Amino acid sequence: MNGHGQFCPVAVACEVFAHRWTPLILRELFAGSTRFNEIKRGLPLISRTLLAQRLRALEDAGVVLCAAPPGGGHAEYRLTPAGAEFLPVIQGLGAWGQRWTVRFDPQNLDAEFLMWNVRRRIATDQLPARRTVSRFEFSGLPGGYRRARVFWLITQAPEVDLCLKDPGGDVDLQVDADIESFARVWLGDQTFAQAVRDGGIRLTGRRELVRGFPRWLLHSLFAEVPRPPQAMPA
Amino acid sequence: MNGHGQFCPVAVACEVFAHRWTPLILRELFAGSTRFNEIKRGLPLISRTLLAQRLRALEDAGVVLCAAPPGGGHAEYRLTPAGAEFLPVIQGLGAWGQRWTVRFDPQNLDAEFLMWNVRRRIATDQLPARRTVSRFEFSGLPGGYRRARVFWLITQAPEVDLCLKDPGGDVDLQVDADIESFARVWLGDQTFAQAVRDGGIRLTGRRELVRGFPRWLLHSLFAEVPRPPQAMPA
DNA sequence: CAGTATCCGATGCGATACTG
DNA sequence: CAGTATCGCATCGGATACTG
Repeated sequence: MNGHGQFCPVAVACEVFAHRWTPLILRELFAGSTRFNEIKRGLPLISRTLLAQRLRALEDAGVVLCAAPPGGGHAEYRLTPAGAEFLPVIQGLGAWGQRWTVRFDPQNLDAEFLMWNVRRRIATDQLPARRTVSRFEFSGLPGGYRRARVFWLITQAPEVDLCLKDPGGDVDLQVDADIESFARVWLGDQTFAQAVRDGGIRLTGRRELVRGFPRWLLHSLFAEVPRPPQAMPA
Repeated sequence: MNGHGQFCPVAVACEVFAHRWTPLILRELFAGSTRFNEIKRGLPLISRTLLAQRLRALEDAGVVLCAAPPGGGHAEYRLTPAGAEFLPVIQGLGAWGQRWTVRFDPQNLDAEFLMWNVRRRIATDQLPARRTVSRFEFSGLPGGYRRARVFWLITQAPEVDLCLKDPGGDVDLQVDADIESFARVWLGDQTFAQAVRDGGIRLTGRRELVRGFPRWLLHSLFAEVPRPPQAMPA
């Protein structure tokens, strides 16, 4: 017995959608990931077994299509038209989470996850004219944290690359940040300027690069969701 | 390990929302249920243990509030302002289910569930002027079906009552319906007129009552969701 | 890289019985 | 009516190892 035993459209939609990880897999697909390991990178805690299982279930439900690209090469996962229509649901969940939850459990402060998302939200038209290497170094990570804390973001408009290993060469802009401060800025809970004033974020480099940085570093797509007027729940 | 380990608003919202039965519990609360057994009635397959557990979790998440009514009596569950903001998510899931799924798995054709929902969707301003008893009798129920198949809907504008036992007295309008046909009409997959022509629904009673019936029997809130242009998935 | 196969432990969940 | 307590199984899902 595992369905809900109802023909209500909400119930049948839940049988496709409301399983552990499934909404987040869709979120990754909406964000533009197509390859298996690319999706997995956005979901560090899922096991490959389970990710494969969920993708298969989504395929069977007609939400996802897995096919090799026309020019050959490895298979890519893409949303079908039906899958694309989950977008408002994902947006609704994100807006709700933004308004009604405390998102800064120290356990969840993952710099690698943050940086992969940052990489996808760069205003390429605001980047410095020439190739620039920005080195990010995060502090304040949770105890036992085993993932990357240093990143090199290489920008050469309109290209953006994220490296977890030193690409060599000079660093043009150094970004030192407390992970929680940076996450708060990313999610719109604090302004960039305030974080700099608090010392949560510190920039070092040529003046014009420091000035330009907050213009090309965009924020989470949910950062603009208005907060409820009252205090947050405990 | 049971969270997603991410501070993404979608991820934290999922930790509240995306568990088995939870969206359907919210659906019941949106539909106006407040008492424990009233919620349970809309979710025949959930166990009491699990329903209590889920309601507790929603309370802890600040989505639901459980309190005795001012005049005394038994506790009632109500959505908090945060809970009320799940409405667009539920609506989105329902719209998706309406557009992209086949909802008529014979196993799911539950007449009792259908009638409790019908009872909530009556155009009370279109009801006959005086007290009327409509007797519904369903056929075509799945093998082994053990729940009610005969119902008495007693309307006396603006009051509507649903009985599962014969209230006695005369029946003014007799409704004989194949459960699947009725469900299709309810969900907007077939017109009432077509179901009557096909023999899926048959009305017996005074001419004006037969005429009036399709005017006060409203449909599911999702019945009007437009269907996708292409054929449905298998 | 992109998965699958297998094993096994954790937990989710239903059934039953009990309480105020 | 509105739950809670306890038990036990079934499934979920992580770890590891293997494959094309």
